[in-house]
Amino acid sequence: MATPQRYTVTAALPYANGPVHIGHLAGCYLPADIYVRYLRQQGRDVQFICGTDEHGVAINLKAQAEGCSPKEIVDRYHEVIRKGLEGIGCSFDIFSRTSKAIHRETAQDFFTKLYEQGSLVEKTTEQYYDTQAESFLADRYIQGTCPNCGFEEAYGDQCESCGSSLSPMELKNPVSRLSGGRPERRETTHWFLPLDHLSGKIEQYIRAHGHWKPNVYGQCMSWLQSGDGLQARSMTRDLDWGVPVPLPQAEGKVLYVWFDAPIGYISATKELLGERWTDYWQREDTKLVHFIGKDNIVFHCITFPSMLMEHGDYHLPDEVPANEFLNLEGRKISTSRNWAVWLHEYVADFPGKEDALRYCLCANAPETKDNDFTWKDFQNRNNNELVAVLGNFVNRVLVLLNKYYDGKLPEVQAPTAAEEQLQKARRQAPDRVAAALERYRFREAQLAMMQLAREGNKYLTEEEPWKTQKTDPSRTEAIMHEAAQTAALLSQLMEPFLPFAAARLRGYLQLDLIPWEKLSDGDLLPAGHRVEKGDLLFEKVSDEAVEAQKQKLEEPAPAEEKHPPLKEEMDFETFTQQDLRVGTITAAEEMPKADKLLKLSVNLGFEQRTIVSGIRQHFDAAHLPGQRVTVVANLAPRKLRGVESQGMILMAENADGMLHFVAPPAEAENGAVVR
RNA sequence: GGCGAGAUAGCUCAGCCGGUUAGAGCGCAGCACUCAUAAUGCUGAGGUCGAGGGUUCGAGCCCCUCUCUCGCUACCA
Repeated sequence: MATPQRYTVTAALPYANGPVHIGHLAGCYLPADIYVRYLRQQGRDVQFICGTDEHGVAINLKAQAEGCSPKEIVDRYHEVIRKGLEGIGCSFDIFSRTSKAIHRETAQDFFTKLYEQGSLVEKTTEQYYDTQAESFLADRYIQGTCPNCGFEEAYGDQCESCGSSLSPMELKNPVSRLSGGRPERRETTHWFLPLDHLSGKIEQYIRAHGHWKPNVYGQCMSWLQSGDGLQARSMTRDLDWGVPVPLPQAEGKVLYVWFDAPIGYISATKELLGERWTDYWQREDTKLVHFIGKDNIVFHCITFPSMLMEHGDYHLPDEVPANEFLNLEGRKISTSRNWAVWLHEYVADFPGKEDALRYCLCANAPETKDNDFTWKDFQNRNNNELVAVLGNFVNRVLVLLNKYYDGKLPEVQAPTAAEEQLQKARRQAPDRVAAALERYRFREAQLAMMQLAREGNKYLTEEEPWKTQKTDPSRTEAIMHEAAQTAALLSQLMEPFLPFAAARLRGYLQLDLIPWEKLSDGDLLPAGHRVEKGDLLFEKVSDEAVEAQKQKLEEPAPAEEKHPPLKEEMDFETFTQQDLRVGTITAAEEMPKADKLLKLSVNLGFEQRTIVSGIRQHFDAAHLPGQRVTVVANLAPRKLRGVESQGMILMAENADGMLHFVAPPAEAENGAVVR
């Protein structure tokens, strides 16, 4: 594309079933905000679009678990998320929500266009419906007896015992894995986006963007070229929470959440701009940039572009600068285990230190690979870089200006070699920052900004105005003029990264935000200009604050009752059909070609069994012999990865996903009946 | 197991199309300085660029094999 006339920048719509954490911020919202602030300073025409994604099954399930309506869930998290993101300085032009009427209309119009022009493939099938859970069941959520081999726990799509592929209707005695109840057959119709037919065009589109980051490009090509290639995807669901499918024959159906979510970008733009929204989505001279985390790559690079392509009126995404993931203190961020730094909590715990988090996350942004955030590093970055380098330089300048000149900027004088060096650094800094940002290299851009502060410190230390003040006061004037210009430029370059401190500094300097192209021109402050002494730009983070945050991480997850609902009642007869026995593991080895399976030998007293169990992630095979276990002994044998598994080991699973053996005490002999 | 991405200084990371003595920030050691939040500046120590082979006049970069990490996916509880 030649120089774009305008920019549409989106940040992934956060899903409204929980708050946002620093991983989301580092991967998506922060880089997006930095980029947008920079574009605005450039005077470019840009709209920064975001909002919450409020549909889909997960929100339904969360509402059920908490005994409230989906609406209550999304209302709650919309606010938490919005406050967190805005609190950290994300400067959205709009932060909307997909539950709004304008979104429903936009998404429906989009669907209708695809439908009317025949882009969607309609398929009617008979599917199982769980009357208790009130939902249709995906193939995988149905279990029953295999018609070919009689295996009783075959899934709706495949029998794991004999390997034959099935359709749910072929199963005998189908059972819903959701409620455990017996599902009934109902006919249902869905509309599919034929990605399989579009794969040629999509591949062409991806190949035309070979400059995308390796992780993004590689992931896309992998999907295009893997095995069966792209599959037609259903764009509708049988559900009551979402955007209703705008067809008379589609009662009780909604658009698939991944169909409606990206359209949320479009509807939010409409809400913001009215008629003018088409400029930002349909004109070829607009640059469309999606900031996302790596989990969203396929949807933004393949599914969404396919939708836009089929629709026909739209410009396709130009850039998808997806980041990798951020770890926390060496471990993966985990929402369920509460191993996370929640954005809204940070904003509450560190008032006035919004920039510190922004700085640290940008410096450590997972641009090319997963990265680690530690509180110690956060403290170091804040204390040794923000405070010691940037804040300190600014403070030195403001203090000296006020001490010697009562805040009135002295006259310029003929530059010495030292001034020329600093002036050169000032001329180059805006270009360096800009060049890095244009390439989505945020760490490098922020470093270039900091480099100017280092130059400033070096200049002051070497020129020593506090000495010349005693020997040659006019020389001090020259030095302070130069130093002040450097602080002024910093107040501009800081803006994308550290907007809070930048605004404060501009306040002390009595300076407005200046268009980017004028930043390299020379002096930003005229001689005689008055500056205030101001306050410290940044404060240190104490050891105590760091310790407190680490402590907080160690606290167990808030006891949110997450126990799964009880299954359907069964009669005593059914219960007595299962034969549980005490056993002891005598040998354990890893199954080849499987990441989760262990092959166990179990002594049941009267016989030795081979049992394949999916617990490899949780236990080391070498430590298992001798482990006491409870075994379902009369379970039909089943082949897993070529090995017949003769029974099942009972495990207790905690809310955090950890597995624990249901181990009989030593007094219980092998083979003893459990009931 | 399949696919994708990564492995570079104590730590966190750069390294464009293969080209001289492999870089930055932090940390560490020494020196200088005192305007500044014991802040700053300078100097220095530190790397068999995951391992092994290959292509090349020349490989951190290209090719092959292997190991480990992360993600998607498959096999589970």
